[in-house]
Amino acid sequence: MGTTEEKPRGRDAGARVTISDVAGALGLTKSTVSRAMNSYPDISEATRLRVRRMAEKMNYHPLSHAQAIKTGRTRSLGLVLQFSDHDSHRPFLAEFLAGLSAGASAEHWTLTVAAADSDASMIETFREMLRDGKADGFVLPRAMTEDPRVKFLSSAAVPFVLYGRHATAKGAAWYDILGEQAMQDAVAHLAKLGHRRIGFINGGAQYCYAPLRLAGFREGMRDAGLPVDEDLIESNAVTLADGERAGDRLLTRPNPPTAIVCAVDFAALGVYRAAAGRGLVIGRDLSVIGYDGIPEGAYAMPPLTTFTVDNRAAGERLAKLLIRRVRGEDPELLRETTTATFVERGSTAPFRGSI
Amino acid sequence: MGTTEEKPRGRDAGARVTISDVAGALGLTKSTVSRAMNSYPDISEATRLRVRRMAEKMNYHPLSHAQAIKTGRTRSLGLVLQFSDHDSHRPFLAEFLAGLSAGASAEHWTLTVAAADSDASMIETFREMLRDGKADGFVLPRAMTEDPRVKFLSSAAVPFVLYGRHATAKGAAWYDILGEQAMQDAVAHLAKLGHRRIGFINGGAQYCYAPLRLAGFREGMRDAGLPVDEDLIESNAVTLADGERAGDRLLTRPNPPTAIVCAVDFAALGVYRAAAGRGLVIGRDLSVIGYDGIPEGAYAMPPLTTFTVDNRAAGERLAKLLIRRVRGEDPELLRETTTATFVERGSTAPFRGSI
DNA sequence: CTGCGTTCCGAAACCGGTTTCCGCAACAAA
DNA sequence: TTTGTTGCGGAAACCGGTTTCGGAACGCAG
Repeated sequence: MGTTEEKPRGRDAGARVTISDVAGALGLTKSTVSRAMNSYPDISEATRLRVRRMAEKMNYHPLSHAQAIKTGRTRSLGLVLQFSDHDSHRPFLAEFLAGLSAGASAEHWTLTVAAADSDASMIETFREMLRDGKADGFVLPRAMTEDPRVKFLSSAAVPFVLYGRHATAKGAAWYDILGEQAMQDAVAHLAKLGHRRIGFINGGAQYCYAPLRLAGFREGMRDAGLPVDEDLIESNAVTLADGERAGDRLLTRPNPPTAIVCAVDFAALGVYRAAAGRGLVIGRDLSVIGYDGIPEGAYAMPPLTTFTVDNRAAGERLAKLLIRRVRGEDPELLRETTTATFVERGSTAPFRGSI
Repeated sequence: MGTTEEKPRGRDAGARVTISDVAGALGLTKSTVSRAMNSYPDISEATRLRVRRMAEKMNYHPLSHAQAIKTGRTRSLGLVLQFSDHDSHRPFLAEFLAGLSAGASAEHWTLTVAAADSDASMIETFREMLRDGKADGFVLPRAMTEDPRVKFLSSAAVPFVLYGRHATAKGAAWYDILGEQAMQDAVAHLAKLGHRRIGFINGGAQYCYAPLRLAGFREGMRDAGLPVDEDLIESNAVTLADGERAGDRLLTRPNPPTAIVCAVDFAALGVYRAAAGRGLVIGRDLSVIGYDGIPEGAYAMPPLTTFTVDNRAAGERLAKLLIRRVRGEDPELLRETTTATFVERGSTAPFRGSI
């Protein structure tokens, strides 16, 4: 007790170790420690190592918001969810978030999420997050061909990465799954099973993936030497109800398809209902292949043959790409793709004759 | 351009307006502006208003990370998701996040999310987020009776709010849905339809809601003057597969139930499969009531009668409660409940005789 | 031995806020 | 008039970092 008074250190017991503590322990100034930690060239290799080691030993971690006040950067990724979006992305959200968070925290970044209920409020949300320094860049799920987010962020020179390829955005970094290849493979698989009349139900027309997947379908038909009947192509089906309607239309054609490729699993499950309504048994009278790998597909009767997408990996890669983008790398070089994984379950079977 | 050189203001065009700008515009010092903005008592009402108005006019928003360096608080809510959790919470996630984000941004707070894949790494994640000042408090979804998160955060004196009531956590704030009342109402509804042998399939035993919902079921049976057959009570069913197994067990009893109340929608959908496997038609031979309001329930055949929970509202309330908690309010006073909403669909029907 | 260029680090300003301390002016009481 | 109070706002330190600037120490050529 006596006269020695402890400097109060806030409520938490673990007195935070600051850059000055590290500097003091080494007999250096905090400016030297700062430059050593940030690999400035005017710090010798020897002291750089000495500082790094001491920082490690003392468990020193710079406060990102203390750095931000000078640098303007927070080491934080922004994600703005479109709340009014259709249901179909929701099951992915948990895994996608887990991936983003994992990719971010591996580099000691964090993930800040916000929700908006319209395009306008989404832009406003971007603006606020930027003004308040809450995010250094943004992850944009579900790239759209006319994407107001891309427009705004590009013109504001704010770093972003797209989940999905964008044809016209020049300086855009992205990560994407080769959905067109999956569609192509789906057709090939069905053709090998003997199907010749194959329908296609595409997803949301506003998304970048839609034209790609349709092209993949056509490519697959061409490869298999099958003619494309334009009457067997539906589009804009992202929900179960959409899929049911589209399936109904296809199955009431004069010469209905014996197999249907769907760009979205939910639509495929809608086709299940359309088939059930007409007394057709999926996996016997009608083959269906989906895309996405939603959990409901595995539980459906019969289990849905589909292409699964690793959304966790996508999130992780997107986080890392965005971090590199924020650090100034050329966006054109920050582009990655991967493939979906074919999972054969019970909704596909050899051709047994026309319906 | 001559000698007048613009002070570079970072990459963004909109030069940030700082507290000094506001002070300068009013002929005050920044300390006065700061105290005026924060309602210090030693600033006169007149200047307080003058400052507030000028801040508004100049569109001044203090940088939370600049404040944080002195105050230690970031105005940010933390949410750590348990990645390895069973699927059942995923469909809620989007709405829950939207609610949290809405509640947070209404007070100019933000939401920082991280993911962990085990209890240990979750605690470690808390620790890191606190050390780095990434969150001032946490939202804990799915309260458990033995909750390591509660233990850790309580002992570290970190503010948190639970989604779900916790019996033993003394200083805990929470928000919860009265699931027990829903269960009670479910029984009452079935009893009114003439059912006398009613089974119950409970959810995850580790969660706080499980004993409550069971008690609600018993209460409902007592109200209806029905005896509880302990053989018709199953527990720990949170997934579709769990529900199917539990349903199988119930339906193979010597004297099976004609109606089943499920604490979790997924389990109810599992009962659908158990029934289908035995040739029973839900909504005719067997009545089922679920709880949660998952979208799949509405699409099931027949559509599931259930209690829907407004997860968006829950998130919004939780965010506001946590903010008040961080500001120092008594946690015992920060407790709210609401009720689930009964939605009668096709899975319930009058009693027609034993199975 | 001087002069010069490097290498490397310390000193100090700075970022945008908060908070403590202090003093001035006005007013009331003596 | 003098002496306290009280109300109110300025001055300056501070938070934990980053960055600019300058100079000491050293090596090397002349």
